Amino acid sequence: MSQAEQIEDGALRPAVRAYLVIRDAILSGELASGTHLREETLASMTGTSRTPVRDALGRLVAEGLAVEENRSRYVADFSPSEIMVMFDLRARLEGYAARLAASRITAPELDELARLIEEIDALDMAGGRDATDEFLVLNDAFHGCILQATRSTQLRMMIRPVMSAPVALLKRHIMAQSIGIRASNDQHREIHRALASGNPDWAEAAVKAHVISTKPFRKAPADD
Amino acid sequence: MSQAEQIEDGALRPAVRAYLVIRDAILSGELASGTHLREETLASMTGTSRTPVRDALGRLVAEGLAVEENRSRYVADFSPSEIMVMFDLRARLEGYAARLAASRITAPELDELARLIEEIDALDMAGGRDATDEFLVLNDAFHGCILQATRSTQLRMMIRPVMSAPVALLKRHIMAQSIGIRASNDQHREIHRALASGNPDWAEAAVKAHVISTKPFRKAPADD
DNA sequence: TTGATCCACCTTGTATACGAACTTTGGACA
DNA sequence: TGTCCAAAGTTCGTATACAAGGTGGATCAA
Repeated sequence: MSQAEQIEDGALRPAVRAYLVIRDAILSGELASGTHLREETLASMTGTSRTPVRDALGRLVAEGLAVEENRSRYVADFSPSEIMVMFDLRARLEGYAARLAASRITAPELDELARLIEEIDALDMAGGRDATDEFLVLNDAFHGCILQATRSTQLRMMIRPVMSAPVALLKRHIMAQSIGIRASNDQHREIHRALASGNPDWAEAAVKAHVISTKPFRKAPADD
Repeated sequence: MSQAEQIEDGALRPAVRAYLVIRDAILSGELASGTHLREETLASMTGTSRTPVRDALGRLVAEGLAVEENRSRYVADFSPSEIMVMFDLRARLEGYAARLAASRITAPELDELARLIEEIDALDMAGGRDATDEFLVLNDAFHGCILQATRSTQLRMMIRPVMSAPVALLKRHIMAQSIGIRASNDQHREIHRALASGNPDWAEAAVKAHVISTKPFRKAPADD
């Protein structure tokens, strides 16, 4: 694959750098909800010109992190209610992905999942405060592997936005309290068993439960 | 809203025109699956420069109608299997949308749904070969209204791609056989009743069934 | 004082020129 | 004859200049 995007942060392609910088600024709260995303401002913020910024904004709009209004873009609103919606969506979509994967996953992919589970276990043993960051990477790999096993480009395209955003938002909103690495990995183990058995219903239910279990705001502060 | 996009086809903004032209070419099969979408070629095809074309390609990639590979884009693959995936996704997403809408929809919105149902009925009476085109417009309005009632920007953003593409593909692939306007509108009536009653489970189930009932390839030629 | 109209600025949309990266083809050398 | 390297061509990525559209403020008249 393209090695042009693998180099260290400062040498990323301008469009990619702009995307990452703006995305981080939104997810970290540096750019508050409703902020007008002026192209020129973002260009100087990211050290590029307006062209890569426009490209990045297009992606952010497609991912729902920014919204178009009139001719401008604004930082999207991430009310608790919206975040819950995103988790519900992700649970349904990834659940469906697991359903497909159950009948299409290969032995090497199952092995890969098992390997990731072991790595996460090791991480849990080692502990450390930045273990959560490591966990998020491995966790992404785990879920990405299942997505890969669906053999559906459409599904991957659909899930990508709803998969990345809420996790990052979660990291900002509550993080600490979250699920606990060990419990989460136990769920991973069940998902692996479900997929290995080729049972689509089990796989779908297991993944759905896994995602829902990470959903914040259990006490329903929203209007439903 | 912006009147610049309301004028007749030739006067559309270049970016919008490019998007529509390329999208139509993909959905009509003029651009076959796997075709390399060269920016310069598309620019001359749409009568614009590469800038609006790049914008359009970004949207098409986000919608899953095109895929990125290396530095280029290609027309996505719409195998029967992929189309079924898109229908399943749409059923789940719109079902969830109806669940939310059940508790958030307003009286005027319910009236609007009722009005659309009546219009579709009138259309069904009148008949005519291009009634299907008219039906698709009204049908889109019906489903769009439910989406509107969710009050969730995220949800709208997520569903938009998966909602537009499969219907258009369906129109190309089978069309004729489809569901029948009357039967479809009967389902619309049930959805309206479910929403009016404020029962989220009913609304979700009704919409899910409605979408699934339009899914082609009933005899499961795919691998699941 | 209030209303409307006009002008100026601010932001985005488009076109185009330039540079970089990848691919392919031709030739030369082992 | 096969392989590898080099060079040219093609396509995309980026920057920038220019055009168009919209919004806000200011000014003039009623």
